[in-house]
Amino acid sequence: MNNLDMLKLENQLCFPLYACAKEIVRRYTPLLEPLGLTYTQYIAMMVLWEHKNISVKDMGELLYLDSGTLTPMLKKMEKAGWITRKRDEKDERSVIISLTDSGIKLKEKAVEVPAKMVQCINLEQSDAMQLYNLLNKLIKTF
Amino acid sequence: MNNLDMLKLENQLCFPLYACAKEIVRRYTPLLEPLGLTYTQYIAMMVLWEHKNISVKDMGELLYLDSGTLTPMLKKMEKAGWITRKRDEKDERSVIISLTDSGIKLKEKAVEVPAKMVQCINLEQSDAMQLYNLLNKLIKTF
DNA sequence: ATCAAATAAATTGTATACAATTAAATGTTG
DNA sequence: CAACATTTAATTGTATACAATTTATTTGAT
Repeated sequence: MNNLDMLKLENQLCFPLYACAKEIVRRYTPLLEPLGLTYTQYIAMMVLWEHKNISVKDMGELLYLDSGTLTPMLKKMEKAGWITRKRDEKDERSVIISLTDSGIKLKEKAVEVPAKMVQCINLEQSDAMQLYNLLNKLIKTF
Repeated sequence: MNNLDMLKLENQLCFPLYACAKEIVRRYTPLLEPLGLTYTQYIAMMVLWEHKNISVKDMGELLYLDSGTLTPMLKKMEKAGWITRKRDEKDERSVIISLTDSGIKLKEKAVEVPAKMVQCINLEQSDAMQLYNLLNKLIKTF
């Protein structure tokens, strides 16, 4: 492929990645709307459902998000009553995010989401698995 | 896998997709900065380098973006001098985007970008090809 | 112990994204 | 051909994203 052909949209690897990611996040929206969550808030809740307590920094590393994104979002989530934010007593630079009862309870509703989402992705099981593996391989290089 | 395990980040297909897309767009940023382009502006320019003239609607379909995203961005690109926006005389509802000389010229600089970007992605050729194919398969289901 | 370097959040500024609505133009249909 | 539906951009409102900077705290090196 020559240099000019590489400038065609159809020959890009990044573009389908970008387009698929957007479309799939878009498809989460109606599933998450009844829970009052956006997609980014949803993945933040997933981290909390697994870890109970976590610093903003560690959450940022798990989600590949920085404080510029997390801080305002976590403030909204605190306002909504799902989480608390408080300074780590052992290191006042850190802020520890914890689930409230309401946040813990939200998991019960969220349990339905992944199965519904699977139905939105019309890929054969083997393709989905391959895609999953390749993306995780790529992510490991970051 | 039970319902609870499906709520773990590591078992999601969407999350690595979302994370990879963001990271790769982020890696484009320093490559595009000398051209004065953002990633979204870059893919819009790719469409124009291929099509010369295209309506906002058609560009939106190619890029999976709506007018709420495109209109403000195209206005910025017009201001920067790369494109013109004018109503289609045959159908005043449409706006036709065209390249200026400056926009055409920008392609010369952009030619370097894809090769540099390939170096940012540490995947074997065969994996990259597989990923490309799977993403395009997924995109076709949209 | 002290002060410079490093760390963690928060803030600021810019640029998407998209749902929902609006406005203008065009199509359609009785 | 007039009323209504559809189409296309633009607008409005909300929510990310991230680079760069700032602020507060902690660490580390002398």
